Amino acid sequence: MALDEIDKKILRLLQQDAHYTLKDIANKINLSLTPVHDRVKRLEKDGIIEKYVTLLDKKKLGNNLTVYCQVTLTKQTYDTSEGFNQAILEMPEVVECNYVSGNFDYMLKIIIPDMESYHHFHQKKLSVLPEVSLINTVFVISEVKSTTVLPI
Amino acid sequence: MALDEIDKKILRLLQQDAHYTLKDIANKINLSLTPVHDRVKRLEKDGIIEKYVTLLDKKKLGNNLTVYCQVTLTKQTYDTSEGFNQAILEMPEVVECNYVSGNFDYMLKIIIPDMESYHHFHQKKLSVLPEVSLINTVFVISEVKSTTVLPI
DNA sequence: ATTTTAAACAGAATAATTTTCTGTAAAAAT
DNA sequence: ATTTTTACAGAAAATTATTCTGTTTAAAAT
Repeated sequence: MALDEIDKKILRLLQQDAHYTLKDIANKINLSLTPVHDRVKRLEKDGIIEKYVTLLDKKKLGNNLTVYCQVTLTKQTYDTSEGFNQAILEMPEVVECNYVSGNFDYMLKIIIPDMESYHHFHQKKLSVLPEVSLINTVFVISEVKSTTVLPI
Repeated sequence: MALDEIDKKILRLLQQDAHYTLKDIANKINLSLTPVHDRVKRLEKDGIIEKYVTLLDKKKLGNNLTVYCQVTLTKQTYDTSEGFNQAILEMPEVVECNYVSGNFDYMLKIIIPDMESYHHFHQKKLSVLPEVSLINTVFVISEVKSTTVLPI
């Protein structure tokens, strides 16, 4: 499962654009179609390549507000955590949720149309969870960087 | 640029899998190839569809540590902000950077191999920036959710 | 109200891409 | 030294994307 330099070149290209054709990639790295094809299939099978997705423009879809929620649970037990996790997985506006170290338990990232939507989310969906004790909101004023590209 | 229900169905599918073929999509929404093709092209042209990317398994690539950095700048001026932004854009381990409200100025998300790498990043790359005054690190203990899918 | 125009779609033809197949050369294993 | 495996090239086949032609529908224009 070790990656050689050719694998890395392929991954770097595919991270940028999932619609590069095998021919595109083959040309860029000076190989024929066969090895590129075989390597991509291997990378998919090994799970290095997780999936191919389409990224949409959140603002053009009307999602003009991004916020981080720092959530503290009522109890630090397994059941409480699990209950919270399951609830979060059902909420489409929560695009990231991580259990973290520090003064609070979870860091959430929320993408939502506007402040009114956030008010509703906060009051009617998040704070009402029995597992939630405290919510501290950090509002995103301006996005500097957001990438799915991992360094290879 | 208004999206009808068919556009939304197409976007929902493409968000999940950028490798769905036009035929796949056409079948799933009961249409012929032509309108699906035309609509996808329109959504690309209008920038609703931003790009197609490949998501890789960060752990299989050796990135076993995720952290949030809460950064405070030395001064809240435009030049300081711009200098910081430019520096961040050059750092591949920083996958998210947002200017935020609250007790600090920026929220960063860092993906990196291990604690030693983070130590190096913190001491030699981030804290040395002239714009940076304070860094508070929040370590991710466990990832609950991470998606590129926006609610439509 | 009737014609015109434009928009949305179906189906077929063409072009491009992916996938499979065949074969070769070099490296690794026995 | 022989066999096996791995990595690759090139060609053929299958699938997919793209283009073209034509129909229907609804809106727009006259």
